[in-house]
Amino acid sequence: MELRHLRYFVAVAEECHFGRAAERLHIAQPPLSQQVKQLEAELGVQLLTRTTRRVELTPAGERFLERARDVLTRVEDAAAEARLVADGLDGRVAIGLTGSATYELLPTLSRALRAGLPDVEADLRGELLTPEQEAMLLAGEIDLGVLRPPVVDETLVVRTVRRERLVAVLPEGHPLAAAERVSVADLAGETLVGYPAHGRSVVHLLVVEACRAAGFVPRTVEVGETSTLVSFVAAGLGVALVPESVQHLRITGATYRPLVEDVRVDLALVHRPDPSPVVANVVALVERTLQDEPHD
Amino acid sequence: MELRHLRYFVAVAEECHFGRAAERLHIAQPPLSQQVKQLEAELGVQLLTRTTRRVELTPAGERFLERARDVLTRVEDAAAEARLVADGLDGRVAIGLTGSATYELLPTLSRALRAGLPDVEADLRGELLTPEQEAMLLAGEIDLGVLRPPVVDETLVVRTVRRERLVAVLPEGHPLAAAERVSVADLAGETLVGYPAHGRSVVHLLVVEACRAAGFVPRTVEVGETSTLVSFVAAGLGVALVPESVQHLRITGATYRPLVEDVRVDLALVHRPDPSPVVANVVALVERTLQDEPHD
DNA sequence: TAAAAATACTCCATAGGTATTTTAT
DNA sequence: ATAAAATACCTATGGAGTATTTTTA
Repeated sequence: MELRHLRYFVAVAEECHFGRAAERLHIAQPPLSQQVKQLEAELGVQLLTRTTRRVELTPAGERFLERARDVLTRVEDAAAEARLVADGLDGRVAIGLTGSATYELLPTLSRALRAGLPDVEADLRGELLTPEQEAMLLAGEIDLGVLRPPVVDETLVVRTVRRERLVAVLPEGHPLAAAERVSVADLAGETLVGYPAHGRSVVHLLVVEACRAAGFVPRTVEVGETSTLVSFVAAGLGVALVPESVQHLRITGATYRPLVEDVRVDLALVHRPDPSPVVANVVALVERTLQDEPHD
Repeated sequence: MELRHLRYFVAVAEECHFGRAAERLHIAQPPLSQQVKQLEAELGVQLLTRTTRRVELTPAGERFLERARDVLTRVEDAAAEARLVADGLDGRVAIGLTGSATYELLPTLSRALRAGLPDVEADLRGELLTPEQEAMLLAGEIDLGVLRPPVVDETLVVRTVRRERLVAVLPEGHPLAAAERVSVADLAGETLVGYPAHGRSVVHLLVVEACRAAGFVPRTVEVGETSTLVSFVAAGLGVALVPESVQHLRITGATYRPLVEDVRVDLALVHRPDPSPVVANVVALVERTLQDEPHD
């Protein structure tokens, strides 16, 4: 059986007339009769009752007509879908987000993706550290990482999309919160709330380095998520230095102040080389979105 | 595009090897390469990445593989289904049941149909009078009638399956209920509960005729359904004569007694000539069921 | 260099065309 | 008598085969 048989049968069933159906199919009537007959022979079932005056569907023909139509539309759909996938307009993409950017990026990106690539299913996974994302990219668990460089692996494609300044997070009643700006040196003696150490959080390493440059080694308390970090500060358990985009996360009792020093941290998109069409489209869209997006 | 393209592509995708796939398809390797290439050209999409060492699916190929497999199984299913319909093992049949037989036949027939023709969807419609069923048969609203003859239309096929005796339905406290048997003449003076008149209920006509033969014209109260009829008798609103199969319907306060007279009524199967295969199968099954079934 | 896909070509099976017959109204 | 499907026969497209080349690991 071939799709030709189904197309021909559907045409005859719809026209109830071999001659008109043949015309519609742009073939002559005899080969149409033959093909339909061939189909019936293969099925072992009579689909049509024909006299010279009337062509009618048998009950089996009625049923087969439904199924044949369904198959033909599914074939069309399959072709259209394959084209969409090839053009990167349909598919699934897993995206990792660095902790400090999760609260700004998660809503921004999911909105942008829904608007720009509606048939792409995006799986956004937040609060992932740079080395975690690197491993997941290489393992194929995520297709795109939005993270804080540097990335160790040489094969991955890295593209920096933002450069942010660090800002201080202070409890609202804190004496330093009275000033317009805060100097890193002012934080000597304070407890610093930070991300997990062991060299896994790029932001944490940068903060510790900034303190060392200002002449002190900070006492630190470690938390796993950005929201916990700001909550800890709000609770008066310490102060923190975070990328400015964290300011999108507002928690009562915590306030942000710019630093006197110019301490900067990058945000980069990372993906495997030769990305699939969907991933390429998503990378391009995310890149555009993050560059257009005004971020304080 | 033809099913051949789908079959070939699925084979290559499953083997990841043109040579082995060709072997499986019992064709040579070059035409297989050509057909797959042709498919890709028609879709405008690359489905496979091939080097001489490795054949792999592209994302679009992955998606198209799912769809192609689905289409191929649907084609198989469509063929199998058409054969079932042609053999009368699959389909939908609407069956009308006469009021007096509804309560016995509805459960019996639906059980028999589910056991004997599990893929046939039967629509059992009870409490239909003979002329109603006749009209519905001719209009194609039902395919089989289980009714009380006679049938007026000459073209319909009628086959009598049972001959039942009429029995009396009496309120439990009624004086006549004291006797083993009841004579029709004893009912003179009683109110008779019966089915709608105007010559539409065959059982009703038979009852009135029996009374006339016994020398009286009964006073009647009319109800639409058999369950209502027996309930009316139980409530002491009158007595009734019904086919013996109604005795399957037991309602507190009403009791059945055989008649002294031998008043009989037939039960027949009626369908249009040249029934479709399903209808023919259902008719045969129903006929067997009603003849096997012991009915008091 | 060896395994496998692509290319080049050849052939024949069969889809499709033309002419005619059959059939049912 | 006529419209329409079936049959008979022919043609030619293209699917499949054979031989060979190309490619890459």
